[in-house]
Amino acid sequence: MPWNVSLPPPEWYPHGDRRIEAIVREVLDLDEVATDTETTGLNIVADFPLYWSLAWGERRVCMPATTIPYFRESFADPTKRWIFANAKYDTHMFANVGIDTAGELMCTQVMHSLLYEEESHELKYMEKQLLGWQTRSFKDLFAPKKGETIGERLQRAEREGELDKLIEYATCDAYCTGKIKGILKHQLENEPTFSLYPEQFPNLWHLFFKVEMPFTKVLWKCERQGVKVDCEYLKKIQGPIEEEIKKLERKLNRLAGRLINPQSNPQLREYFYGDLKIKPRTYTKGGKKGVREPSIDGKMLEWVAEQPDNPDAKAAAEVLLRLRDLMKTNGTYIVGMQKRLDQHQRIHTRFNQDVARTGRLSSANPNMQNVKTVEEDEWQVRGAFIADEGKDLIVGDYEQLEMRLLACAAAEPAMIDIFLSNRDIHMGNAALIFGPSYEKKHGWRMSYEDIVEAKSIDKKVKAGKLPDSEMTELVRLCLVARLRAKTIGFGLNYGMKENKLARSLDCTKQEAKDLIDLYLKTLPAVQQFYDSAIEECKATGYSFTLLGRRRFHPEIFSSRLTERWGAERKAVNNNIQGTAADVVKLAMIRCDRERLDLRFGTHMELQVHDELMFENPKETTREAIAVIQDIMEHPLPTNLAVPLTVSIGSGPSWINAK
DNA sequence: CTTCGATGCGCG
DNA sequence: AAAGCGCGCATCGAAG
Repeated sequence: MPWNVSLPPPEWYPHGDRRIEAIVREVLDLDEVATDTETTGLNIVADFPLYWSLAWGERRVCMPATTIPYFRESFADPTKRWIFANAKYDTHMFANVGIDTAGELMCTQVMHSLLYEEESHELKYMEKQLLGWQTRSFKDLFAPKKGETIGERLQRAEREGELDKLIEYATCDAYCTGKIKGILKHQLENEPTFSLYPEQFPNLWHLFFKVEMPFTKVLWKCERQGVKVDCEYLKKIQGPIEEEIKKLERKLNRLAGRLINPQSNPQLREYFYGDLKIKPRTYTKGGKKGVREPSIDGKMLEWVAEQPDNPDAKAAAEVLLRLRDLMKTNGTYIVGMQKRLDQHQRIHTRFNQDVARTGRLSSANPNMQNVKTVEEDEWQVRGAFIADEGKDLIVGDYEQLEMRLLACAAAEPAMIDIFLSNRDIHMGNAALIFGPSYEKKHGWRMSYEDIVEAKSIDKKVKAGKLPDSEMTELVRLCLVARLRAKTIGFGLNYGMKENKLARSLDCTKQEAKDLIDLYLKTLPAVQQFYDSAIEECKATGYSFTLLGRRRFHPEIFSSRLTERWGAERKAVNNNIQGTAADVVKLAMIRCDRERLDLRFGTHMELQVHDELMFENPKETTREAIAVIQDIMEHPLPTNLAVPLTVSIGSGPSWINAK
């Protein structure tokens, strides 16, 4: 703390102190109180608080965590507002000593992220940025000995006469959190939004107060609930996977004639580009130092695996591709997942509300948002996420959420029409875009129905229900058309240019450019939407979502083309991705408000961007599904130009709940 | 000894 | 010369 800052003196009340009774009464009368915990660690279900601090007015108070239950009445008050630097985490800690927080959770990290999305949202950073105070970090003040846990370090602090230091540190955090909240509230109130709903969200404070703040609690419940894991299943597949890994490692070493660590890219580079004399075709991005190395990624290995004239390289590439797949599955999911289970074999991911610049969630410890899909995963890891006994999993998926929102934002009549008539957007787009040109080229105008038919033939041929001869040239043309429309559609939302499109469609740059031109000429409102998003960004410096969440793009005027293009891409994408995030967020808040838990025994477990997962007692699954679907399909204050549709189903595991 | 950048790869 | 958005994790290996 700098010399010129005067904080109120810290107050310490040991367990059993008579004066605590007065504190309890005082806190009970407060509308808002800032709180911070000092805990045994960072695990949201296993760790617990050792000390806690409260701050209000010019008071800052520290007590042992054993006093938390004395404040039960305050915690039970649904109207009280608790201010935290990291609300979800601290309330987990309270829950871990048996105290649920009924009040509202105000999180300064989340508040900060709405204003300064590119900056750190840590308390220490905000203290410096907003208060101008440089406080010392926990690790600095309480450096742990080797192998010592945070909890052990804290207990040693008290034993070794460092209690004053601890009290000063702990109360300072709570006090600063309260002050920072005041500053951030003021700043949020002074930032108008460009929301579609200006009455509900005139400025960022409303966005925080009406959406993000209740959302924090929804996420807390998801994290708390966790997902049941079928441990037996994981163990069952672990054996064969590890066997195969060993076998493949031996094979790789045999091929190389020496020991190679398949997880060391430098070693692999030496082997493939040195020993095996593969000619580099692509290079890595090059980090800070800008050193671009020959790539050793999946694309490159797949290419090598198709070179018959270099049989050793071919074999090694095939082995390595397989090894990478197996090692990731085993390390991250089979072994990694089991380490994270609680005593009820449930996994508790953490949903981060303030990481993604677009307002999306991120998931960590473990990341439940990048588990392989059923189609891609021979080990069916998703099958290991199950419903508890007597329960179902319910999974609801938005269908083409981002494309629907694009159609609405752009007010593109052709796309809106496709959605209103409940057709597949990529098939519809393909027919619109390529139909006329195919007529010129092939004398046959490809229709929407042709593509539907082609897709169905393709499916049946792949399933062996129809002979290969059914895959006529026209069928192939239809499939290519759909794939192209899909790739371009998604690609443009990400700001893809002809260069990259040519590579992903395997065509020339000129062809790719013509395809993009044709696409945007056919859907002119989409082109206009992209243009106006960039214009808006140039006029304001920001891009905005439907509810008014914003993102700053200072590079929009950069003289460096790559930088400017980057800002343009992000501005366009933030409109779409961020609005989709808004929609799902509102749906989750409504699911919570509708008290599905009380009505059906429903508990929300996961969000995977456009997908929600619930655990539900079997007896009420049917009713719950109907209500959830209705909520998810009508998340906004008003209806949009196209309906948001949700496919929803239930089952015993993540695989068969769709 | 820990930390951090780089790489590769999974999801929407 | 290159130019696709948004994330997290495991791992290696260099740097502090």
